[in-house]
Amino acid sequence: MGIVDLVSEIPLFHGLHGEQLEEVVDIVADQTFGRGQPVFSEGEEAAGFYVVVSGRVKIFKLSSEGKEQILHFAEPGESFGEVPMFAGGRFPAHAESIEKSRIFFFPRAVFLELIEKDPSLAMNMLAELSMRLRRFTRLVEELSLKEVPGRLAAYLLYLNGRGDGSGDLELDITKGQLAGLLGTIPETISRILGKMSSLGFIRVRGRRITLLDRQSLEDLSAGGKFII
Amino acid sequence: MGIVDLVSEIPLFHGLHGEQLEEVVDIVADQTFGRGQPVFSEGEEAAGFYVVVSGRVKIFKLSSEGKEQILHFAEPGESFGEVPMFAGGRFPAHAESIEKSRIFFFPRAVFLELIEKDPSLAMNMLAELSMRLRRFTRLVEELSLKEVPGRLAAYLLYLNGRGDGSGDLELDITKGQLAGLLGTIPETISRILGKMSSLGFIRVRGRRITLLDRQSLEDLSAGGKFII
DNA sequence: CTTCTTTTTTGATCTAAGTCAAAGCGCACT
DNA sequence: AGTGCGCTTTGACTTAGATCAAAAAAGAAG
Repeated sequence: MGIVDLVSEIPLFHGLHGEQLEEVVDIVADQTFGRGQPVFSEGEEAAGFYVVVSGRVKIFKLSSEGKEQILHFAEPGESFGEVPMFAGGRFPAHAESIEKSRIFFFPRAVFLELIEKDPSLAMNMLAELSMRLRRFTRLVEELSLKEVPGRLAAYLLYLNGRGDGSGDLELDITKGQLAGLLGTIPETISRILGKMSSLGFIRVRGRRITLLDRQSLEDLSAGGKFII
Repeated sequence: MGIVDLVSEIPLFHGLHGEQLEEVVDIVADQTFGRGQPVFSEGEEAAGFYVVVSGRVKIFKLSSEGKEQILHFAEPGESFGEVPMFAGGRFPAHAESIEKSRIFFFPRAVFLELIEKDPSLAMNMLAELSMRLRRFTRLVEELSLKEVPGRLAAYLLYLNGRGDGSGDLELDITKGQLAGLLGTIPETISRILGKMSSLGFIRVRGRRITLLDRQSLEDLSAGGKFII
């Protein structure tokens, strides 16, 4: 598939016409990253921003003791690293490719020119940043106002919603990464999944999880407690 | 002071020329809110967004048990409530005026037209949302990766930076609100301030706080522990 | 000044979840 | 099939910080 087709499938560039699309294609740098390879580090000077074409990129913060809080997994079609483009300064978090990924890089200066000329590009970017703000709001809420069982229940329901909604789902990340995303540690995830299983809320076979009692999960997610 | 002057002082509208400024002024609704009065609630349908002219607005989430996590205090010149404008859907958090506040409201549809016509308005908005994303990133980091003493130390150093940097500072919010901002409760704030005092890091007289040992505060903020 | 209300502090207790350590599994690869 | 390495689970223990209750201070209002 040609670059133009790939670019035209990126939500950020939806609604762009042929000529503008060509301009975008002209400035893109096509990059490949292996599993575990960093795309950028927190505090680095930003020369531009990125869009995932294929693979997956983990966006995360690191504590002084090495604990990591995952902010987001950027999936194909999603952009990341735009904050310094518009706010100045440096990257506020780390980005690492967690599988073989193809990534488009857009240099800052040229892209800013494009966006200033093209209202629909600006609107798309505003929508993208707004959705990210909403996601962050939810993350803050979960970290601060819910206990770990509630966060985990919410995540399972979310995964179910993303999937076919049948109640059968497959974790697309390791439980360690899930812990990093939910602001906890693998042991805690393991214990809580065990508890959910023994209470009959779910059934776990490796990474396959079946939701058996959606109501109880909703209750947990809404702030309810386990009734031992 | 006329509306035009007030609008022209809002960072979001910097760089707009006379004619465009007039258009903005034409669509603004000038509103006043008393202390404790809600501006909007989470989940409400959004008809537009807001800018604080004077006073202060608390943006926050509420847990099912009534605990509140403050996301931000919007100060004069700052906008809030834009997410649904660009991402669709509803307000992701509550907004409440915590003192007598004058607030400009901008209706969604008309503002979207303006922004599509005016690249500098779009760029300003992109910058604003980006800075907010950066702030949220920091909030997530603090909630998830730092203990409460570290968050508090970071906040004191931040306040000192915002002020004259002399080491003398005055909390502009109650300690209860500070607790809500740092993801904890007033008792904990009280105890930690007490500990910091007894270790000679700070001196507290009501809301006036003097930083005595900045290095120790920096250490705490960077993840260090109290050495009893 | 006196009376209320709102904040702040202090003490005692409880608990969710982190830490440390050790098995146990499962998958990838020769 | 066997060998390793990374992932996951389990158990014992520790701890930061929440909860509950009550007193003390500090403001605000008459």
